[in-house]
Formats: sequence, C-alpha cells, structure tokens
Amino acid sequence: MSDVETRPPGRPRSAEADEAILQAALELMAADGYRALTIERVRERSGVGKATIYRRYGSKEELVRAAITHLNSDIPLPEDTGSIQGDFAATAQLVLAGAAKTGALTLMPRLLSEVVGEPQMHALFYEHLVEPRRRVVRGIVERAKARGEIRQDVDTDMAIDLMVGPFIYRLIMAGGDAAGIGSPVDLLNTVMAGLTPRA
Amino acid sequence: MSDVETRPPGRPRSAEADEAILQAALELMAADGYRALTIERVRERSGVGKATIYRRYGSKEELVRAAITHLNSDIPLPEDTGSIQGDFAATAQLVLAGAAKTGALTLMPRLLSEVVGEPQMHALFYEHLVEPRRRVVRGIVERAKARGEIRQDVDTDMAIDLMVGPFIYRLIMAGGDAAGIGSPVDLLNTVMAGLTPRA
DNA sequence: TCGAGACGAGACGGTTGCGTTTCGTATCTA
DNA sequence: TAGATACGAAACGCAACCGTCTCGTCTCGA
Repeated sequence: MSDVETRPPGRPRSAEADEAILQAALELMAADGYRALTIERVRERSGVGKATIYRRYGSKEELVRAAITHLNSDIPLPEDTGSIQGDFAATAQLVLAGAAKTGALTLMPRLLSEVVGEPQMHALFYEHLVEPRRRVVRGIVERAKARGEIRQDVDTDMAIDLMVGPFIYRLIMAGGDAAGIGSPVDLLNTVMAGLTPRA
Repeated sequence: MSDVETRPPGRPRSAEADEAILQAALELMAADGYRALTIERVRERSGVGKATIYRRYGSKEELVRAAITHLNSDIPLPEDTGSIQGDFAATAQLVLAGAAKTGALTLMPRLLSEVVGEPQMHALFYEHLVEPRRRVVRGIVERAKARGEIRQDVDTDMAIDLMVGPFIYRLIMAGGDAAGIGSPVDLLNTVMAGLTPRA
C-alpha cells in the first residue's frame, strides 16, 4: 500500500535546508520586519545556496507564507485557575516569556501594520498570528461567562478587544519594550470593573 | 529695528520648495509607511531637484523629523457636549473624518510599529503624533471625572489606555480599513460599564 | 556504475536608491 | 552690473538586492 509512493529520481531535497530557510526567515522578520526581509539575507543567514531557496519558493511572498504557516503556534488554553484574573495572568505570563525569546509579541502588530494595503499578506498574518492567540482569550472569556464573572449580554469579541486592545496599544507605544507596559492584571481589573462609579 | 536682520547674499531659499518637500514626504509616508520612504520618491513627487532636498536635510531621518514636526496638528479639545459619550463621539468623528482625507489615523500606529527598535524615531512619532491626541482624550476624561461619570480613583492614563487601546487595536487588525471597526460609542459604553455583572 | 536531481558557491546583468557633482538659469545684495 | 547662492535637471560611481545560470560535488534509484 504505502509502497505506492514512488520516489522521484535523483537526490531528494534536504530537510535541513528546509528548516534552515524557514528559521532564518522567521528570525529576520522578528528582528527587522517584513519589508526588510530579503532573499539575499535569508540565504546569508541560513547558509544555503540561493538556488536552493528559489527551488522551493518563487518569491518572497511564498517564502513568508510558508514561514508563518510553519510557525505552528499551538498555544494551549491554560488550565482553569478558577478566576479570569488567574487565567489571564497565566496566559500573559506565558506569552510575555515566550516573546522575550523570539520577539513574537511585537511581531504581531508590527507585521500587520507593515502590510496595510496588502490584503493577502494581511489575511495571512491575521490567520496565523492573531487568530490563534485570540482563540485562547476567547476560551478564557467563555469560562468567565460560565462562572458569572462576565455579564452574559456582553459580546464575546468585544470583551476580547477590551482585554487585549490596551495591552497591544501599550506595547506599541512603549516601543516594543515589554518591561514598561505595566501590570496586565491591573489593566484587566479596571476593564472588569468599568470606569463608572458603582452604585 | 527690524532692519537688523541682515539677509545673507545670493538667492534665498524657496518657500514653495520647502512646502512641496514636506508635503510630499508626509503623503508618501501616509501611503506606504516610513520604511518605504525614499529621497528619490520625495524628489519625484515634489518636483524639486535632489540637491534642493539635500541642501535642507542631510538624511531621510532629518527630513522625516521636519515633516512630522511641520505636521502641527493642533487638535482642539471639543466643546463640552455634557457627557463623555458625546465628547468622545465628537472627537472620534473629527479624527475619522480628517483621517479619511490624509490617512493620518492609520499613520499613528503604523509609523510607531515600524520604528520599534529605533528609539529616536519612536520618540519623535510619539511626541508629535500620539501625545497631541492623547492630550485631547485626557481633557475628555478629566471633564468626565468632574461630572462624576468616571470614578475618581481610576488612574487617568489607564482610563485613556482603555478607551483608546481597543480602538487602535481594531484599526490595526482591520488592515487600516476605518469602515470595519465598529462603533466607537459601543466600545466606550462597554468600557464604562465594565464586564462584571452590576449588582 | 550511471543518470537525475539537489547541494553550496558564486558570477551575471538589471534595477533601485544612495549621496555628490556639474550643468545653465534665476534671484537676491551691494 | 557683479558676485553669491538657490533653482531644476541630470549624470556620476557605489551599494544592495533581484532572479537566472553555471560550476563541481553529493546522494539517491535503477
């Protein structure tokens, strides 16, 4: 059965080269953004020949598509800590820790901003960078609703915007310095309580 | 008295060229962002000679600095409408209307995102694009506090982050399409009320 | 062992933007 | 009127990157 896979003749493509190319592309995008990414620099960083890249991807766009898709961030929904504050803090902690290493946190708003006016790239980044993270927050919000911590009549997507928006906003305004954005939990608590006086 | 201004010899610099250069730089940045801005394209769009640009600005950074500074957006604090919803809606309306023309709305988060990792440019954009607009929102928040619409113990800057953050976040995620970001007032009302059930 | 195809290295011509310089012309002061 | 400086236009050499192509080497199946 599985013998049906007839291998094409000649030397097979190198899995090491595959990995090196995608890894280099991701690192360079995290460091300098999408516009600054060039095939030449990917070649330099990955150590492969230029033809090896062009054999796989016909353009920068194809390469970026593969790299972002390859970045299969299966971000797990954190364990139920019993409160939205706990869940949110756990996720924020996880995201911030991972981001310090890869710069993936600033990657999201930066890349999206860079491709304003390029709908296909924007859709790609949204699908593979934004949506997976939003899905996690959606899970947290739904648990909070089930607990009664969040009103049932609040739209879930709006709740996500309110929780995440100020976070991203501060990150951009702070120049990508994750240290100076204050406490996520303080932010959340104020969002929860609202701005108006409680009767 | 005023005759003391001894004019230097030779032909004076052209005010028309000054204006054309800065205007072209701003339009190009609004259209394609900071990284995509080149002296060559500024020359082409402004119709001046290249030397005329270099006589004034020694580098792209100097030119951008002058252009952003020249963009002296004295955004007025709107009239007191009697409620924070009214004030906020009026400002949002004003900003969105002006942005449709110049693209200045997306300009702010886009430019800031692009220069993450370039502290001097980031500081420049923050000072001339973000701060003036934040100042307006601060005025609105302070009026709301005086009216009793917002709790006294809420930090003013945090209130601004909560009101503006989701707005900017949606703008980036929508790909700069100002149409698809929903109602600013809906957003504000939910921020005001908070997410938790009211007793 | 032989042909096919991938490999790293790098040369190639073409394009874009850089920053400088040189035109001939225009506009100021003295 | 003469000297100084700015003007638009365009050419210069330089650098980066593009996408293609040609080496000589290697790793597979037949």
